[in-house]
Amino acid sequence: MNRIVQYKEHDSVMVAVDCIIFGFDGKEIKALLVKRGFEPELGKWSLMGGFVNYKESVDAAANRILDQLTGLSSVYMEQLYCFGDVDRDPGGRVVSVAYFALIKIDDYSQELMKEHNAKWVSLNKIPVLVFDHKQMIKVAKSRLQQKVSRQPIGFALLPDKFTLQQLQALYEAIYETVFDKRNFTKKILSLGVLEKLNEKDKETSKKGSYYYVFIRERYSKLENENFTFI
Amino acid sequence: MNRIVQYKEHDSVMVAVDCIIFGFDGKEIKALLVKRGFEPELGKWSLMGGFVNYKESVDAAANRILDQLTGLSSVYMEQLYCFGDVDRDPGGRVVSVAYFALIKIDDYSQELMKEHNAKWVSLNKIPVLVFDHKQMIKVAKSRLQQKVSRQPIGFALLPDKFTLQQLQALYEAIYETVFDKRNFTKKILSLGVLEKLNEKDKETSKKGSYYYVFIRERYSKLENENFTFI
DNA sequence: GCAAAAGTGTTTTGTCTACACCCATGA
DNA sequence: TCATGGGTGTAGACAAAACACTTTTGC
Repeated sequence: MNRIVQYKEHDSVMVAVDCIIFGFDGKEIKALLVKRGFEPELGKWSLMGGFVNYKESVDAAANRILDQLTGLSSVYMEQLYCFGDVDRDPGGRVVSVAYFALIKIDDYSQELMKEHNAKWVSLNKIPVLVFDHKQMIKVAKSRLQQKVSRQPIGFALLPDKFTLQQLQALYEAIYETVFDKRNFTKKILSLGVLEKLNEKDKETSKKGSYYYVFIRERYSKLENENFTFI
Repeated sequence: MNRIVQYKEHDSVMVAVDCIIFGFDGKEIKALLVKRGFEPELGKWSLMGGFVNYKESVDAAANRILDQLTGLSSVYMEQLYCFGDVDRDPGGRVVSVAYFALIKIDDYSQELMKEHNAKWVSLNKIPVLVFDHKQMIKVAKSRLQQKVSRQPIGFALLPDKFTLQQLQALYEAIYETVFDKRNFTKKILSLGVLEKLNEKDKETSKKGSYYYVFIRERYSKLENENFTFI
């Protein structure tokens, strides 16, 4: 097979993709972990990952792997970092490109969860993971914190319609802090990217609280300005 | 050779490193380009790059390649992004991990420049480059803008001692804007990370302007606070 | 003595923070 | 009617932006 066209003399290595999949249960940010189904480290907890095929882009591999685990396509995902230490994987020389994805936790079916031996684990209770996967989660968490203040990606973790309380709880979980309710409301509404629905969530209170939706078109007007979500 | 220990069934690809090397000439941010010395695309302009060896981490490869071109070690460098399209390089399946580096433009010797057929090109005059290298520079520029506002990496582009005028010119070049001199001075000095030397640069004016130096230890105190350089 | 760049303060504006009470509802 | 969470405004502190004149010195 004549795969290597012109750079015959150079080494090649395996390239893997690992996905840090975040979800939000209303209180905590959680990462989706799977019990490894193959050697090495069979049976240990790890991120969902897989190898990049020769005729597949790294991005495509990441999407394929995310789809395998979650059955979801068109979720928010971005490349995080390339982990390239020589001995990071005892199974061989594997360079891993990590991606992080944000999904709505309820969209993830229980069946797939069982099928893959997966579980949601809150970020401060991550068990021992294989290889450098714990480091990947750490980097991903830090990236999430950075990103969520300048880009409207947090909404990917919430249902399409959400209350301001849910949104605030999300930001509080991400930053591990608490915000003043009035200031939070004021700031987020002042951006003008949310629309109040004429409908209330009565789950958590008798009075009920209004649902809002994120309007992407309104956001595009802001995009090139200097602002933060929080 | 039994390189692949356990993942025998998976494809492997070549992994390359490309370096976006930025310099500052007092007026403009420039990138260091080289005339490619090998096929494919021999003789075309490109970033400095090379392949990751089997027993070499990706970071180590980046440092090796930077050293090859510049003869400089201990310069600021960080991983930028992994470019993984299938057909990005017509020479074969090559995944490239791009790094960006900041060097003091005068540290780069003319001899090495000639030896590698290298030249400094200002960012808005980048010629046609091989593969996706132009895209890499675009991503690097954007990352530089983000980083320089929160981390003291801009100093890596200036001489050890510099005037406030030089520093302002640097930020203006990076952001392609102009700042008010008084506000800039006030802001940057208020951080308390610069020390005024008892020595003036008389190159650009009769009066002369004081040199300052960046004191890293003073910065470490700020590090975990919420602040910006500009 | 004059041209050229360096150095310096104040006012205004806007943004962020702190803080407490009434409202609507189901039980 | 009361317990629970939802919704709202204002004053003070702080940071950012706008803005112009004096100083130094080599020629």
